[in-house]
Amino acid sequence: MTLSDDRRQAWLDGMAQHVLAHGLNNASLRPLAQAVGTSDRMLIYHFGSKEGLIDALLRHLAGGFVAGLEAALPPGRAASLPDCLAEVVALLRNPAMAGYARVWLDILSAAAGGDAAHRQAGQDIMAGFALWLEGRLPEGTAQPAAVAEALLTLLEGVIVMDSIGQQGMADAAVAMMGQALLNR
Amino acid sequence: MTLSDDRRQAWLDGMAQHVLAHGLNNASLRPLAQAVGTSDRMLIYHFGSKEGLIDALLRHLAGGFVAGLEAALPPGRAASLPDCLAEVVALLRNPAMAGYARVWLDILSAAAGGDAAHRQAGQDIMAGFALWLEGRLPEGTAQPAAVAEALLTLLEGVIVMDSIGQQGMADAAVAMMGQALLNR
DNA sequence: ATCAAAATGTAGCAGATGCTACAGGTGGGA
DNA sequence: TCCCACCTGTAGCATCTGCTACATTTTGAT
Repeated sequence: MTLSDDRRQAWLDGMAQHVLAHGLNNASLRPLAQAVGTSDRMLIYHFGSKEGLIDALLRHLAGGFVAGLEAALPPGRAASLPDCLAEVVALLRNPAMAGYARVWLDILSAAAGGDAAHRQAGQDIMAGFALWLEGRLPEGTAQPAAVAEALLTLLEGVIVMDSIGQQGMADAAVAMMGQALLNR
Repeated sequence: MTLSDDRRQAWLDGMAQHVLAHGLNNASLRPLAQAVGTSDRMLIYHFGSKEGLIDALLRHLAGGFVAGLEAALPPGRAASLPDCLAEVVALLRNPAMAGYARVWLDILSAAAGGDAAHRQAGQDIMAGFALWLEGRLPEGTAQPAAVAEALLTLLEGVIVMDSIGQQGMADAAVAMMGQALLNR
């Protein structure tokens, strides 16, 4: 428990990398430990239990996700709502974000199964995403928070469509909805 | 392999029930077998392997999902696009559909992880959903297929939001998007 | 230097997992 | 009646799971 902060951070970074590459739901202690050069024994010792480990990892991922968004697409206003949508969709489809999409769906799956920690992490990630998106809306957008939430919901649909290889449906939806929102 | 068709169907029905109640990703042979009154030994014998079992079960679920939609909300045209959206959202939130939402996210999670069978099942379910939704659009809707795909993408976002307890965001998005589509 | 607390390695436990070897039924065609 | 293909129960095996007992090293305050 008294694990020094930087080493704890390094472990979480390493485990996050492993989880982004291999999935979250089926992650088990030994591979996670190997990914950061320690043993399952140590993970349990310092995090108390696997549940504690996952809790910490989820928090880490939530923070990392939003930070990753900001790093990938520096803050700035889009020219129009359709532009804003297109930019974010392109960002979500960036190969660098592929791992996040997978982990994101793992989190949703566990949350839908009733896991409170995953649900909380999902809410945190979503809140950060909403805030970030609101800051990218075109200057002067009316009801920015509500618009961000609406776009966000649509974007979640895009992630779902992409996950089963239906990017075409997602593209059509983004095009139509973006246009419709213009004439709101 | 020569399992009689009705018994195979009964097994798949029973396993689907079990999966809707307990999740798909963590389902293992012994509980599945117990749910239909047989043994893991028999499941492997008749389906070849767990992979074969899951394949068959996914196909069964895909069919059952669309059939369930049609049974729950008999075919008919909605009065307007917002009405259509509201009806379907209410249907998706019906407690009877809760199990499907969970299994659906399990499927998406596995599909995002690269599992071909789950991806295929996801596409099948989505295609059936799209067709069913198209048949519920208001009479005279222009570009019905494209509109159905757009609504579908938004609805997937609603499922995601609901899964982490953010029904409010989903409601706001549905309201705004429904209104926007009216002025398309 | 001392000594208690913290940290780590080794080995293993108990349960679950997918799957299999073996031994038997069971039933219908010859 | 015999036989053979199909079906099923019993009992495991090998592996993986989270976690722990035990022994040892390392660390930091005194």
